[in-house]
Amino acid sequence: MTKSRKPTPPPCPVTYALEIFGDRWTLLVLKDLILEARYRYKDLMAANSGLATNVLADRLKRLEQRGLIEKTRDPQDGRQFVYLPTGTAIGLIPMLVEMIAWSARQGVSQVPPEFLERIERDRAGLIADLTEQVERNLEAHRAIGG
Amino acid sequence: MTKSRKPTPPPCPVTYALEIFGDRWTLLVLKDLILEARYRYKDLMAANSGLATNVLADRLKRLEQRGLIEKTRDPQDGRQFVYLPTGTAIGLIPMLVEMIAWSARQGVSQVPPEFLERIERDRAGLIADLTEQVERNLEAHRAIGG
DNA sequence: CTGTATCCTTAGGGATACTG
DNA sequence: CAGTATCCCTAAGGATACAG
Repeated sequence: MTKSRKPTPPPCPVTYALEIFGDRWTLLVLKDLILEARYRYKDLMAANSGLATNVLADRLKRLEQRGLIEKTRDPQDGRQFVYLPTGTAIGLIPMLVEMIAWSARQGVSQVPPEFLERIERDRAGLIADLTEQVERNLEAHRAIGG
Repeated sequence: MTKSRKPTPPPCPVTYALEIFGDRWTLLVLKDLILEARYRYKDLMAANSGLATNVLADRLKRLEQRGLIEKTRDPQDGRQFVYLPTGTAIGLIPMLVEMIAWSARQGVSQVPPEFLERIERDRAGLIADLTEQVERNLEAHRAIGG
């Protein structure tokens, strides 16, 4: 045998989180699923230049196993699928928002100025609004015929 | 030529953040530096089982180049160094707190119950307290003779 | 369109020996 | 103690062809 990997369950919450989305693509996909309402395979592919088909398929599978997304039929087109974030994934909104805010403070453009302004002034409200928005998006995509 | 890598500067704030700490170790090191007040090489090594010396050295170098930490003489022992988080790094506290809170909500033990309770009830206060605590730790380590 | 299946390359990182 | 320097190896991931 090759020197068995330590299967020690992660005691550290940061380690735990990194095990789920601490790679090159997973968090980007989650961001698309949660904040950009990209629920379809092709949309996720189109949004992430450089992402390979096998990698996306793998990440979606893992996220489903971990309970962060649900794979269901597209009500608008029964031949397609939609990947919808679960409550667990939606719970990542505060962390994503803080990450985006930090990058914005470092000078990353592409962040709407009103976003940064709002988060400094009314973070709780912003997060509440975003969460509500996501819920509405999901509702629309669950409704048959949309 | 091998098909030149796109040097496109990252327009996405999540991508930007991941470029800095989107690997297996950097965020763990940052957590130690920021929340655990581990400022010395040996402490960082001891805290992260499996971390190799060359990898830690590399991460510290990158973080210094990126302006997230400052390498200075240890005032308590002029032969040693201390790596102190800068304001930029301290600005990651909200994100780290949200990440930890999310993991705790997923059932990760090792998170003090009062932490989770506090963040739900008084997030702003918790973050303010943590930030203040960090500032005090840094002050103590900057003072000569400590 | 939504994946699977391969193949192949590379960067990340583990182990270890060694230096100031 | 605080790194540097190697060596090596594996897992992650890019490219592409193909299948349901």
